[in-house]
Amino acid sequence: MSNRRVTSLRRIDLARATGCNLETIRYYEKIDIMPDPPRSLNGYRSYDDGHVRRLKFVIRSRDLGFSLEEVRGLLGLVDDQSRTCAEVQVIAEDHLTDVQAKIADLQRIERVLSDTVARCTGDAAPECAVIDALLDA
Amino acid sequence: MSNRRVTSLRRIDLARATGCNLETIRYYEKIDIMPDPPRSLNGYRSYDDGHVRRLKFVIRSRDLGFSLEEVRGLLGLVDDQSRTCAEVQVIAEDHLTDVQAKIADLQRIERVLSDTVARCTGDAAPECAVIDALLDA
DNA sequence: TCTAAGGTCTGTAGCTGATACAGGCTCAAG
DNA sequence: CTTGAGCCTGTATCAGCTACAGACCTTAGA
Repeated sequence: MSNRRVTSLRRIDLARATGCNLETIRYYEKIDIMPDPPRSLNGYRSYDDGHVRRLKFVIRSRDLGFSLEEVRGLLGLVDDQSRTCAEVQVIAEDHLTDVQAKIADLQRIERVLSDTVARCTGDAAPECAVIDALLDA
Repeated sequence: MSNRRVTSLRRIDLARATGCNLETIRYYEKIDIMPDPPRSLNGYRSYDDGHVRRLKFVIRSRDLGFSLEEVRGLLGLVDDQSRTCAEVQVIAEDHLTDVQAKIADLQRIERVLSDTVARCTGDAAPECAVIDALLDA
């Protein structure tokens, strides 16, 4: 027998085990990202290792910038073993494209901002290169 | 005398002159980013060149990723001529720092994602490098 | 045994930055 | 006189949480 018997975790234990905010757990259950957990006699949610694994998966996906809809898709592929690597690849590649576009956007913004700030005198005067750029661009 | 006499613009004219969404104008008035415009006899909002300039300023600031609170700060500096370039510089430099941090974040994400996707076989098999990375990381 | 701290439960509101829609009014052109 | 395009208001919706109110329960220490 395994001595890694699953302990019943309270909501705060799951939060601590995953680094997830307490309320976010309830939110994920409400929107069906996480399953409704069984309840103990007093009505308290009772979690196990499976919940910890799934929530960690969700958090890592979110950390990589996947939207909750994308996470839902990824979870579907995890849950349904009849589905394929090719399907995952599509989601991940689409997301990668989004991320690259966002980087390009921010780099453009960064150039404009740093060029403009560099022209600031930092004076006590009301003339300002940033304001001028925003007014005249 | 100027022959550039200010015309009275309807809401849709202001939207077209600035590229701003029609409803967004009303939203900006509600949250005091834009002033409540005078009304003509029929109750319609009546805009002029000043509104066009101000809204363009707001839109350009938003395009550079300033939050509405930051835009509010910048507008305060535009409106109040007793205030200084040094104050603008602080806002812009803070924002620049934020933008640079976001770029760094996204670049980290991009590396992880592209490394992982590169290991995908694209097979019809259920084993998938992306899923494994999200499960085991 | 009592009490206090620290959990739990539910529903709901608030945040950012818009965007959309319903239901009714007005205006100008043909 | 009709039609279409605009206007008005208030309110709902979206993502992705986060926080709070008000009530309840559990556990450890004095």
